[in-house]
Amino acid sequence: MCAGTVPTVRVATWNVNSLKARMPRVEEWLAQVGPDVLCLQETKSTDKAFPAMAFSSLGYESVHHGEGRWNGVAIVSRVGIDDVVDGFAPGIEPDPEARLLTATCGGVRVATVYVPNGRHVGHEQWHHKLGWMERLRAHLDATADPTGDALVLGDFNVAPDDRDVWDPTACHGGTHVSPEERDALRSLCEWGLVDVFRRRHQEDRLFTWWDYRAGAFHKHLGMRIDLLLATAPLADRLSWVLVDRNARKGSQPSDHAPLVAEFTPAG
DNA sequence: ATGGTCGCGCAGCGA
Repeated sequence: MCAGTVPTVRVATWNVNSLKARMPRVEEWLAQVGPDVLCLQETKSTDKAFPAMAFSSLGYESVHHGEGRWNGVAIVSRVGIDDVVDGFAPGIEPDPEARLLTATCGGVRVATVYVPNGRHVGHEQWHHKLGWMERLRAHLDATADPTGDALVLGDFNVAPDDRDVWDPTACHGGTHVSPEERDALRSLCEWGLVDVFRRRHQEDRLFTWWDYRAGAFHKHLGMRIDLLLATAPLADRLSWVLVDRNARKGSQPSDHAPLVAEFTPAG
């Protein structure tokens, strides 16, 4: 490595649907894949119960923003964790739920997000979801720089376009696909973010989430709702990005698969 | 996907 350069960075995001239930799979996966930074959503853990020592024994620092039964987000990193912000930045209406955590890892500003589900189109929670994404953009204004290296990654609970669902007709009228949710995601990206998976892979039906019910995974009935959004300078240095479908297989999987990407050094 | 399963926590709700 030349002096002054930053090493290649491998990052991942994974909605684990309870870290307590998933820790054996997460530890196995970390050892196999060796990401530099892993963002987690739906840890469903308290800060006290979060298994920081287990991550430490694998060579990773970690930071967790949790509430207990629901939600909960974490950043696990072996390239440092600095300038941590729990939830929205000061000045933005706070979120009582633990859905956002921001830190700097290896020179990259990283925000792990778990966007509210929305329940049903038109539901109070659906309006809350739209407002939450507006607040996320304000949060990025306050905590990150679109001209620098930054990542916003996690479970957005929005399928960006019709290629991202198993059947647009079947999904029509539901959450995750409504024009309002897709517009909210576009508006967020207009801050200065690129959906790097979609930039690299244009095929339809490349999913990150499959319902536990009805054998949806084996029938290829899913959605692409976990996204890795990068600022333009970082997106231009993408080496590869993939969904690790193997992690959705086997015993006691999450209903989401990890999304993994590698970026080359700046300069 | 008309439901179907998980996780939490101990009933039934949220996803």
